Amino acid sequence: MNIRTLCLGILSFQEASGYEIKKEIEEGMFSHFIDASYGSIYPALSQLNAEGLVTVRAEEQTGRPDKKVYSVTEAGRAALAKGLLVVPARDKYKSEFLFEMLFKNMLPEAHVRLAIEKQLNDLREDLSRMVECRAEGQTNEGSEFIMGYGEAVLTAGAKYLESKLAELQPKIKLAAE
Amino acid sequence: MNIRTLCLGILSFQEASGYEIKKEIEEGMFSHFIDASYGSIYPALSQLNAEGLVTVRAEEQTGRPDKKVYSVTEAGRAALAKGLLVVPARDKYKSEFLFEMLFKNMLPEAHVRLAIEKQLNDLREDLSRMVECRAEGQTNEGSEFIMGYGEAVLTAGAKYLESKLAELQPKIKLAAE
DNA sequence: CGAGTATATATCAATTTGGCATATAGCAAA
DNA sequence: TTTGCTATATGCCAAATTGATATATACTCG
Repeated sequence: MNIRTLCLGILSFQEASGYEIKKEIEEGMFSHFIDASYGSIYPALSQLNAEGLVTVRAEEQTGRPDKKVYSVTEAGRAALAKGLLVVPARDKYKSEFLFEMLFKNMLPEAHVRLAIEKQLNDLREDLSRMVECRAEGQTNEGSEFIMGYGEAVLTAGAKYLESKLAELQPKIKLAAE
Repeated sequence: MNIRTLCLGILSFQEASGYEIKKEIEEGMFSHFIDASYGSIYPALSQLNAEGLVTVRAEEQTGRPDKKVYSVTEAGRAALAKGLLVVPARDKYKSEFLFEMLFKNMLPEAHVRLAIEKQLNDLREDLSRMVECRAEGQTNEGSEFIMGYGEAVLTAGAKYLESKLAELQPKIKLAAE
């Protein structure tokens, strides 16, 4: 599945500019499991427009470039429906954190602690973003499903790290005194 | 963190060819949270060799290209240690599955079921690969840590999907009769 | 008053992927 | 038996993607 289908999907909920799509990907419901940069979003929108799958409407703004608001067309909705019918590719998960932890015994304990705390923080951020989305949210069956999944996975990760951090804690307190 | 550090890390456990590194990434301990293709591994190894961070030894083979076995040098181990000291980048997780599920109500139920079953299967594969690695494994503190994390996260995901599948099941039996 | 953040689009070098080419051999199914 | 699949092994390359930067303005916070 490519970024074009991704944009169609987001636009199918609400018309948006490239900037807003990026924001949605970073802070919205999608943030946990989707990534895309401006360098891929803007060309994708141009292409979709050229193919007639979306339309553009320029909204004038003072002091800023015109906001280009994109909306899906009927053809776009059809393309989305078709694009969603492919068997999804296997999940891709990249974690520098876990790679680093593999070399735990080579690393200073302070660094290990910091890395774990950062990771825990990231997980909690993701979780609270989900809670927010649910609160505001125009939730549907689909969003309930994915947020349930995200919550399950993130909570499990956080719980594991908390227990590991607790094992580390006592040593530090002694070292600090 | 770049692929060069990744290769150094894998080679620090055992000397290997590019092919074997790729296999390790696909099937080994790393498979859950690392991804890299030949197109990035081979250039990385050449570069590491040029920088004196690894050495190469050609192993002759009948019917196949010579196997180029790479080993880390002392400079390589130092570079790895240094490379591991950076604050790890935030995890990246991409899931076409979750994106598709967001549009659950647009999709035929059979497709939804298939997608969930595939996802569940993927998670179980990852889990059993981990169990294998542990069984064979030259395990250390680091590998125990990351496999514990992986197990926690994957198990939570699988559990969630199992419960969702159970909710779906009855309707199907009726439909099949 | 300067630094940082936010809005908004766009480009581009560098990296990375995913597929292909090349070559050989074993194994299973049609 | 021959066709296709899998495995071993390296490598290239077009296409996709990232991450940083450019451009421009306005608001907020110390």
